[in-house]
Amino acid sequence: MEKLDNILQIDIGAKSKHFKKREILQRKGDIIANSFYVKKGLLRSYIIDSKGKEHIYMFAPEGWIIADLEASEFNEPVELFIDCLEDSEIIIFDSDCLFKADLTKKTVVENAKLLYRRMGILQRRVLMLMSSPAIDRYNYFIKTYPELPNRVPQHMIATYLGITPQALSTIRGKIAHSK
Amino acid sequence: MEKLDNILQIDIGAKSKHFKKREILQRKGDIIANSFYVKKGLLRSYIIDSKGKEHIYMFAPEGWIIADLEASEFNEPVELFIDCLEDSEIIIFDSDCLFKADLTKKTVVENAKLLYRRMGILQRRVLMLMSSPAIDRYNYFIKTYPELPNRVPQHMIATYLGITPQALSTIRGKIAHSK
DNA sequence: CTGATTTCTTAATCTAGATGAATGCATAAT
DNA sequence: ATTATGCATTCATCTAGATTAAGAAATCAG
Repeated sequence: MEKLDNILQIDIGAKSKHFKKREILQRKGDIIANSFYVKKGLLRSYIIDSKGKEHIYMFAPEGWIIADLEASEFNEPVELFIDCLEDSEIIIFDSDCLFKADLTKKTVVENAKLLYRRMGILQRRVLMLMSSPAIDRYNYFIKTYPELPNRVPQHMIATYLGITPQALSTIRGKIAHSK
Repeated sequence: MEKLDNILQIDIGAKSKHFKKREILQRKGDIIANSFYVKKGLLRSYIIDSKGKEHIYMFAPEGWIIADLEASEFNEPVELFIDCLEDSEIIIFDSDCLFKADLTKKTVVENAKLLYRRMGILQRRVLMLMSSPAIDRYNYFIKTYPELPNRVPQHMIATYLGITPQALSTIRGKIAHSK
């Protein structure tokens, strides 16, 4: 998602807003599906399941975009919550603005390629959830997001990986011991 | 993926090819990442993990496109296998042709929206793999692909859901009994 | 500073689903 | 026909991870 701040530079001055840690930018059931570009700080998106448990869908550090794409495409109410894990500076825009009328074709193509890349990440995520044990998913997470373990608490990493904080703690214990 | 046959209509006469059940269209490690439009028949993409087990990433019945997007964007060797579950009629094209130079901007935007929709499906898949038990994932699969249970063997549905054939059999037994 | 809340770890028990093996039943091959 | 080969089901056992609980360490609020 590197090029996005160039692409969105027109807007950057205009709508940039500050949010405090723990502020909620979007709740499940909201009718408008916005997208959020992270200029500074850290956001996450997550669901709360029928048993009240959180499951983090993605983290968005600086330079990332976060949104509920499923909702924005179908004009359905939002499924994901989005909130701040740190004080953050955020640019809010319509989810469909990546393909707005006034963009050049070249820009649209670039935006589409960003989508492609994100799908690649999702593809691997699905495959790993199906075929890899938690320890492999954790190691892959570390490799992919080397900065995040220092910025987000363990129990959030756990719910991103699809396991409980206790299970992650045990895994980390084993890794530390085996060294 | 409904509109894709319109979009690709120029090509449809040109490259349509027939493949027999069990034919492999793409193997892990292939350097060229093609996309496959299913005119007739049924394809699937899958990985084989380190223990030799298959995990189905997606099914592609008539009107769908199937590809290894992760590979096509990064020009890396293909990760997924793609093969025929039925005798099929397939149009093969470059993975990046959805955003080729000679397309109109409107077409590129439409293609990008198709990507969006697919990401929505993937989003739900990830969330369900993390938060829902196998029986819920099975019921959701039935609802989403009502035709597929009659066309693909149970053990393949199982590996799509991320469980073993035995576990799926048990689940089906419970559902049948509880009626 | 103190108390309170959050975060991480460890351990005991429990469960969904994996694994492995046996059976019945198809369809396919000889 | 008969032997395979593939597919689905059932059962016994095993394990990764969930659950519950409890305590230590860190962070925050007053």
